[in-house]
Amino acid sequence: MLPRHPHRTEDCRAISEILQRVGDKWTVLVVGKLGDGPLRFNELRSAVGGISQKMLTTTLRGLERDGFVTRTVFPTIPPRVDYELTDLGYELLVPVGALGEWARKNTERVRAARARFDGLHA
Amino acid sequence: MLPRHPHRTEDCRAISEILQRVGDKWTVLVVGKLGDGPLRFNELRSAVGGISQKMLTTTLRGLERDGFVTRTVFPTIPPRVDYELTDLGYELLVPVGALGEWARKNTERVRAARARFDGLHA
DNA sequence: CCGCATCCTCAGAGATACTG
DNA sequence: CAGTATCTCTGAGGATGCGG
Repeated sequence: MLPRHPHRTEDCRAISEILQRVGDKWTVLVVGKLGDGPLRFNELRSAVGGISQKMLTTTLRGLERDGFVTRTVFPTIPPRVDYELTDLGYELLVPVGALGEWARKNTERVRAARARFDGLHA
Repeated sequence: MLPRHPHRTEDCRAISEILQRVGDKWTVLVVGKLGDGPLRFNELRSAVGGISQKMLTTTLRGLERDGFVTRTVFPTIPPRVDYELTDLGYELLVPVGALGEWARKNTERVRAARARFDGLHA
């Protein structure tokens, strides 16, 4: 509740960067699903729901690049590709989960604030 | 490290929503600055640095709408407008700060993962 | 001083079709 | 099955000028 330490600009930039990284449309959804265990491409696709093939690929590539997921190809026919969270990915899930928990608890307060604001500025 | 409880899709959606809300380019920067106390428009502008007038206005309106900041107008000449975090805003700072802390600690691991990935896929 | 209105640009997101 | 390739479209973000 109180300003513990002055928020340094560079720290805020780092926060902002990671938040934008996980703040895109699909990342947390994908990471959340993978939090329950490894999944194949299309399993993940239908688990998330509503995501296009392209966006899932893009999202997974980004997560792989940043070291949050591993991509394992089984050279079978038909091909099989498993995606799994790395340790880093699981660790990320902790603070993200905390924020999610906060979100769940406070949805109503935000909704009420919005209704009030929109009412005043109608 | 282990899947404690199955991640429900609707929960993930809520997480995703709030993350996108605070995951835009300026929100956390602005909220971070306001975390040290109330600021006037242009104080905030120069404190954040690099933000355009339009984006600061847009960001502040959004935060006001969602109940994270209050906007106080002093009917003086020239006008003076103070922005301050609400209780909800301060509470948001907690999980966001936690994520930020995680970001600060793990920047190097992400950077290394990226370098490795980019090296392999050169 | 504060911030709205307007115009412009460009990256992100989706739809669709095709390949190993 | 698991992608890549291409196209389109929306909207976030920035620059500039005016108004209370």
